[in-house]
Amino acid sequence: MTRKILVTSALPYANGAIHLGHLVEYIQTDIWTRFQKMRGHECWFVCADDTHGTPIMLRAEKEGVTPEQLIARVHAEHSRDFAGFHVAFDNYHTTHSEETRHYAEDIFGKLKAAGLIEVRSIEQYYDPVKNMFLPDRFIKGECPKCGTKDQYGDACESCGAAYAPTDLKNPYSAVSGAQPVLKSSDHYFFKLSDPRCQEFLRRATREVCKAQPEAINKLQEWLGAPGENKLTDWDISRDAPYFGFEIPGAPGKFFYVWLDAPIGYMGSFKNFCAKKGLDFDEFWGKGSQAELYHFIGKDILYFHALFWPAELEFAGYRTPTSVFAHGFLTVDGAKMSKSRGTFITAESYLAQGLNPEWLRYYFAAKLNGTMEDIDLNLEDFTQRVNSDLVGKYINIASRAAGFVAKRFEGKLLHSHLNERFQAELPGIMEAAEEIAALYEARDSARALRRVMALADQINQYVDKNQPWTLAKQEGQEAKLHEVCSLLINAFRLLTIYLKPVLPKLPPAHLINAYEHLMQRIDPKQIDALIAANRESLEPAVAQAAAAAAAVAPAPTSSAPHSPQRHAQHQQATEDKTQGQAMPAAQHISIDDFGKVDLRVARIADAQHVEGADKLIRLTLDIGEGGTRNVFAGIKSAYDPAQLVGRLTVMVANLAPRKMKFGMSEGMVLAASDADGKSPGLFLLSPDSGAQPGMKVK
RNA sequence: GGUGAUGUAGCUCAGUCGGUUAGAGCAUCGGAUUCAUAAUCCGGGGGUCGGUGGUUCAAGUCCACUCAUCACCA
Repeated sequence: MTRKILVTSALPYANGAIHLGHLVEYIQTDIWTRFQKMRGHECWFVCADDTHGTPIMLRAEKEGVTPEQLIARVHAEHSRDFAGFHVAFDNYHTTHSEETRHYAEDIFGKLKAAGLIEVRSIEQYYDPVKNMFLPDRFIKGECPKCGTKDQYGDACESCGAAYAPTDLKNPYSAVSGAQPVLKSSDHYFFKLSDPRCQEFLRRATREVCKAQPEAINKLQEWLGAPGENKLTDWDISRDAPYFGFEIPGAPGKFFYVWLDAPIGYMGSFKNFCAKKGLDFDEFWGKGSQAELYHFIGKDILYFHALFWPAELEFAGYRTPTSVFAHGFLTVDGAKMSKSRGTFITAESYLAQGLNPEWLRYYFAAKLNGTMEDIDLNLEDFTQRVNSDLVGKYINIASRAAGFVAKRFEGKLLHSHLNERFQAELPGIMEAAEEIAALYEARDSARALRRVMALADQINQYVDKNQPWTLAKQEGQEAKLHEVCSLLINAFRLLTIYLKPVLPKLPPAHLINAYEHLMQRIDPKQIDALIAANRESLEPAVAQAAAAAAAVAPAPTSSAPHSPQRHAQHQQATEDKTQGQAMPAAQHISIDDFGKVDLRVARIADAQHVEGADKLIRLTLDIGEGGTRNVFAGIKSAYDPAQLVGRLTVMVANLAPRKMKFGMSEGMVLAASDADGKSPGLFLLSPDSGAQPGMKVK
């Protein structure tokens, strides 16, 4: 029977890069959906960027771009990273879409009609300088318990105490540094405390998490014993300024990002239905016969097993068939760390030339369908991939292909192949259903152990039959041909079994012109990867110094993050003490310098800027990089007319900045006396012969 | 602080209903082999199952306490 299955991964938040921690989930989901598709089921895998909320708004502001520009850029980066790891979404959309808006309004309206929405006035910290209400993580101050300074508004990192932002001593806004004031405002609440919700969730969560008893335990804790009313109402609105969807009929009130994030699953699928001509209601309508699965991290179980099913139920939609939660990723047994270089981005992994299928295999070999954390042990990663994939699996093809090509014109024996296969290599075909059942149960670890046991069996068969000996004996051609043909066939079967995990490893042209199907991992590549991701201490020092010099205690490099980051999952640990340990450091590493993309630029045009005292608008030509619009503060020293045509040097990868007069897309380099004692401003020029677009290093 | 998980060989992990001498892969050591990317095959060594106490004829497994690590606390 063909099943109809809709699968989602959690939506990554659009203010950061995809890292290896994220990839655990997307790879796990991708393996599962590829498996379902191989089984012939109608299975769709959709996802989207989670684009709303205060962090996105502030990040965009900091970069001098609009939130729309920021999320468009991140969408492209995320899509690139997922494609790089062969994560094959059927649709990758965005929550900032008309589809998501539609369902957010629709669900809100239906919940309201059901009497499950309530307006209540609450008091919250407000930043009088920025004119905005502050999320807990944007309020800092001294821990009320232990007095540690610069702690966030929800918990103390030093003593672990949890508290309300109003408990902080000497609170200040992490956005402006101003002292926040208490201000009241109307908020919309989803009444989870309503007896209908309580009753429904008591039944539904059990069902939704049936695959994971440990998740049911966790939810039980939140639900409390029957009769015990532990669920409280959920605040689903935020005040302007906020990047998100304005609530219909409530000017200045926006849907909280966590309301529209899961609705983004529907939005993405709706968008996909339009492209594919599928019937949305067949998957989301009440009484739908399709299966609906959400793969998530264990940190967001609360939202997916409580809020989300309740929203769907009382808005008249179907509820998820199941939610599958996974654990976190550690690297070498510890939380990912920027200073240790183990906060590894997807982009950097690929940039080092590491094969994405290595990581897919390793993660798959660890994932067993539970909520346990999984560890990426880099030494184990290297050994395991080299041993399992190259030494055992690929080696089978490598051992047989040469004989087939040299002795049998690349042709396999066909007569009685299946019978002989069953007799000589029993159990390999029969393992298919067992392996399928393990994939189905998301226990890819066990599935791969099973496959590798088959690979061992096949290698034993090679040693027993010694094709290299047969090749030297006269009259043994037929036997040699059979052995090699069986081996190639066995390899073909293993390849099918591994296909969900290794989708890009085709044994094409295998026999005639055997080429290595996969390279081994060179430990040097791993070292390079760590080096590339290690955040050197010096920039942190520089930033700390800059922060200290600033009048307001401005937020430093450790940008505050949303407490309800959607699928943001793990944070890296940052060894804050290290920055202080080397206060005198003045050097940067070559890698840091490499981050600056300096290019030779030809000044194609230069114009006075109306109303600006210091600025000249430059149009810079950087060859294949196109042209850039840059505002340069050099009016005091240069006349626009004399600039046109000359070459200079620009920073080509500086984040674009929105200025009063327009967007500035970089900066030109000019020398001046830092103290301003000696006058003059001197634009840099390359020696003659340099061409626009050349890299400066 | 409360709650849920995890802790088994040097590393990564299995271990089902409590039941023979606790297993696998990698690493390591010895041997074989040379078709294959030093890859494969055979064999060996290596464990107080985090700790303490208890239940039981029998505990890695059940119970209590405890230590460590991770997560969540809307």
